Amino acid sequence: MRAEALKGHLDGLLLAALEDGPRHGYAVKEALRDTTQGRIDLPTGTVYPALHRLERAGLITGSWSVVGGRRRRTYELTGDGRAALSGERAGWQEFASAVTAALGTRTAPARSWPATS
Amino acid sequence: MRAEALKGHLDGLLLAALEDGPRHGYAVKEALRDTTQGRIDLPTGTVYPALHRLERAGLITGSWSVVGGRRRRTYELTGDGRAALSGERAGWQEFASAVTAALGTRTAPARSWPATS
DNA sequence: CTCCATGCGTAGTAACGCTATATATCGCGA
DNA sequence: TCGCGATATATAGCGTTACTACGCATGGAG
Repeated sequence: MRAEALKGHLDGLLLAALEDGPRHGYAVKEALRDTTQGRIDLPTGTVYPALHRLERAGLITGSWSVVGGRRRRTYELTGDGRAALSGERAGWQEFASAVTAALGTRTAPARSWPATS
Repeated sequence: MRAEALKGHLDGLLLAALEDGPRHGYAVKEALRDTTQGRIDLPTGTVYPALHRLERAGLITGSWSVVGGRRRRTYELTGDGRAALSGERAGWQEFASAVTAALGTRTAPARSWPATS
């Protein structure tokens, strides 16, 4: 997976990972890795700053706790966050359909465009 | 359509627009706009530098001509360009499936996360 | 003659996600 | 006991990318 492909879509993924309930950063990273069969495995240097950004934007709220001697910051979706997630999903659908159309998924076997020019 | 959503996927779209035959920059922009029902309408300041980049990368070749008193640079896919397009398509499919999975239009919220870890 | 569509181009900018690095705890194996 | 990996968080610096805002030029329509 090319690295820069994610640009502009990361926020939605993080929000989606928090939709099922509160999670801390590391768990978000793992959830994302699991739901995508390892196709999206974010480096920690990506996920933590992104979560900070989302928190600053008011889309998630975080709270500190200590579990097993390790400090954790657990994040939760806000109302704005849920709304944003909804918007991200809609935006993704539109974007994906546009790119698919433009890319012209002509990988279909039956559809033979004029091979005999 | 959010602007930054395109990042990392533009090259594939441009290559795809050239797959049906040689086109000049302005025509590429129009072709992309048409095949996506106006959802992807690139500013010229995006398409021209991108085409230059693709040419520098050897994925397309350009040639000057004059039509109706206006100079045009017409681009054509190279062999490398066709290969790259194929790769872009495969990459897009993987990326799209991953994002769709992660974004997960979850209609089954039966998953109650363990309050007691 | 003026405006718009056509047609190409560049400079500067902002945003984004990554790499590299740092800190700290815990559990496991040597 | 010591080191290492997994867990857990964090930041600085960087490269890439597409955009905005311009500029130049021609042809046709009004």
